[in-house]
Amino acid sequence: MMRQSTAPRQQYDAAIRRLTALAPLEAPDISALQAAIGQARVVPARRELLQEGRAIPEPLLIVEGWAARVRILIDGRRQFLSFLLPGEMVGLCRHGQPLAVSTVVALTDMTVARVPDCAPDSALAESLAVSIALEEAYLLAQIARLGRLNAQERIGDLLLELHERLSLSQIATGGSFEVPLTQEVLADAVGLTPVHVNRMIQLLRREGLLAWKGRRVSLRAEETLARMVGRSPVRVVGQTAVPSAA
Amino acid sequence: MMRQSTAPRQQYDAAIRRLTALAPLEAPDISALQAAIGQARVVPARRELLQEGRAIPEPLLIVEGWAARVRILIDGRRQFLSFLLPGEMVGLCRHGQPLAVSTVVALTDMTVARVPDCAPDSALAESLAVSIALEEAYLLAQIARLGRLNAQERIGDLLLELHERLSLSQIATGGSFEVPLTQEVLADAVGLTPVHVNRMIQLLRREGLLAWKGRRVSLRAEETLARMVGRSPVRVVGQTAVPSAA
DNA sequence: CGCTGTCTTGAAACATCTCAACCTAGGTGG
DNA sequence: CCACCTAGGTTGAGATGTTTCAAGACAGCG
Repeated sequence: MMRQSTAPRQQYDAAIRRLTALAPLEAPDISALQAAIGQARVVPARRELLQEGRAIPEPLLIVEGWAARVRILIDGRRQFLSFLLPGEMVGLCRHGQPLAVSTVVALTDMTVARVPDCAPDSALAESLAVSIALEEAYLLAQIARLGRLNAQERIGDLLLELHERLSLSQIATGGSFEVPLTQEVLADAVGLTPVHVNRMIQLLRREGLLAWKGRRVSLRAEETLARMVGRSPVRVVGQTAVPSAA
Repeated sequence: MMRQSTAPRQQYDAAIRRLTALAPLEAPDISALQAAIGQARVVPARRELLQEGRAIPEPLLIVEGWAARVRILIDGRRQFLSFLLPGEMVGLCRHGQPLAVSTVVALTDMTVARVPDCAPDSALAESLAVSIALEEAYLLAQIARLGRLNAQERIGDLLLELHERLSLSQIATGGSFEVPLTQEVLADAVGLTPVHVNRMIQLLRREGLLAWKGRRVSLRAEETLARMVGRSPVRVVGQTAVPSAA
């Protein structure tokens, strides 16, 4: 519970780094963000931030930790629709009386802040709009992944995407990053069985494409892996959204 | 080619009926829409309306015909990400210099109109916002479908969704509607093989849940089918978006 | 130390794919 | 008007990928 509040200040900047990467923010926007983040609150793992079909209380900015959009079928089958990472938004929506179209659950302990109000044509507004566009792009990628990739490709492709997204906030550097995912959660994200996910990860390991120890994932031969699953980076604006770091 | 221009005027109203169902439009909005529709242009089947990674020229309203968002993998595998039906929008996006995140291709000959400009708090703006929210909901439904439903369920669920969406514009009535889909296209939408789609459709037929002759689909025992695939209607605003018709 | 959750392994069952052939209806050109 | 041609639908048999179930190993934590 208290863990978050003792985290180094530096870590709280991931969200700002991401939003600045999406549209170059100026001082006023940044201080508004910092103010909002200063009042961030903690959400424990497994807590639901939004419930499908219920009203959306207020849009949130993820400062730290992971969440996921999830759908549970009546017979208990579970599908994670998307992951939500630091610097990304929960429940941004712009029509009146909005209902959540999916439940959102915290995968880890999280820190979340209110999204500050901003003028319609500010850089922050642009950044949020790009963020929304990216979110849609990630949903489309998830559809193609589930529809047309085989088990190994799905896992490789998802890990590449997570790396790309974490690179935006510079949480991931040089092909290595922390994922708070059990193989069971991963299975429910890529539409497979935990057992089969396990076997495919081992296969990727044996092929030297992946190291996964504890929560740390390292992508070896990122290029090879990307070519193997036929993946190209997600873009929604003129320049590539991913900084050329690494 | 000329077919569209000789279609009964009535048919052109489907788009307006849908938008009115999403938010009650007043006279000025409706006449703006009618003006835009009056200047609609025809797009032949197979033509691309948007290309992934290229700039979005202008948002379009589908007046008649079907389109689909599609992604093609380097090795030729194809995945339809979503279908776009009359009354729905193509390329609505609100950040500067937007790039299309997916290619959009006409599945049939189509009629498309410009989306009229509207005041930020007009009923039309609200209707468009709800339409965007619905589009997201449909993407999420597609993810759950591909990730956690088996072949038969995927097909049943998709047909139920199409029926629900076509009901919004009152194109579908009483469980029966026209789909301009070959089994091959359907296969690429539900992530299966055409051969397997064929077998599953026959299975649904034998079970008395479905009649499919030519382009006309009739859902029998809609309730049973919905229960079988564990489906509930998509909602993004306070009331159910689907008129209680039939 | 003994839980408990997570990862790992094996063997058999099952769902879906592949390939190849055939059928049918509609449209076109001779 | 027929003969062909094509796109789409249908069928069968075997191969493959993924799931299921059940059991064991491992690690972190109270």
